[in-house]
Amino acid sequence: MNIGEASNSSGLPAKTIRYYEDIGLISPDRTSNGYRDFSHTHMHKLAFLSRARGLGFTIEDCRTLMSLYEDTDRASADVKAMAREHLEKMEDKIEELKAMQATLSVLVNKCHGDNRPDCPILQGLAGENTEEGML
Amino acid sequence: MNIGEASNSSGLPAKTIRYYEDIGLISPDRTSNGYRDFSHTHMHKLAFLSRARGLGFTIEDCRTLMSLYEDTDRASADVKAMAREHLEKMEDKIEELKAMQATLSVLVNKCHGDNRPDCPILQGLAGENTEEGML
DNA sequence: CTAAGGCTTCCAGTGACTGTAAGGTCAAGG
DNA sequence: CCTTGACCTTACAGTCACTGGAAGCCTTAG
Repeated sequence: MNIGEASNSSGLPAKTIRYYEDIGLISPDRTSNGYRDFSHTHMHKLAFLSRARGLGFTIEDCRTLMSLYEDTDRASADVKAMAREHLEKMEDKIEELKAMQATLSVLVNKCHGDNRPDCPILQGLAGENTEEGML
Repeated sequence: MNIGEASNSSGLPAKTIRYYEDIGLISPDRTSNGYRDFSHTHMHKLAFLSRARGLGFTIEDCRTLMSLYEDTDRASADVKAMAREHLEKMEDKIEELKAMQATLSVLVNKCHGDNRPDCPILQGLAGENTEEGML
């Protein structure tokens, strides 16, 4: 299977697959003409990577997860700990985004949004109207 | 006011302030010894940038927002449109994170997390147990 | 034989900083 | 006057995870 097919069936761009090879996440074989040759096992790894990245794990997390996957003696506790840590980070990020959203929403709702130059959003960013300590 | 004081009072790292100068967001004066010298106006701009970045606007958004702030003829509708677009992006990001979180939570809850190698999280990443089309 | 499309490598760019090195400046203490 | 330490300066490299582009080889269809 060459890189185009591997890309199609994994959903990962060919560029990304080459990058994963560069950083040592996968090591496809090569055919006599120098083209990459992806076996079933390689495709399985690509699918694994695609899913793990899709869940927001970092590349280094993926590296660890793959090695845990290939280590039949691993303890599931290790994996669970990683996953939980990642869930926490996502939760933190969500809370951060929600807080930004809330603050900006207040400003947006105050803004009439017409052709006049008066703009509570800019005033808020400039530090005016911060009596509520919102920024 | 030198960069250390500017950093303390704006909450932005000195490195970041220098970077903002590099990319043309601020242009502090210089004293005879070559040190940056931040006036009250510069401090106001730094505070503006700090708030806008804190709300998740990109650097380019900040550039636009600052020029709108300084343009007393701007239409508040322009600012409101930018802010709304940004709110939408944040909402999309939140939804994306929530979806990842939900999927990973299911896997984490299935995992007993002990010393045994059996691990539903890794199995999920590997594409097993995807009967519910969850990944 | 040629043209299109896929493959290869390598290098540079993204965003928004952050780290580090090498060196100039300043104020206080001895 | 000298030193020490805390500032400040610049310039360059590194981060993360790709992504774009150029230059050139390989394969397949017509």
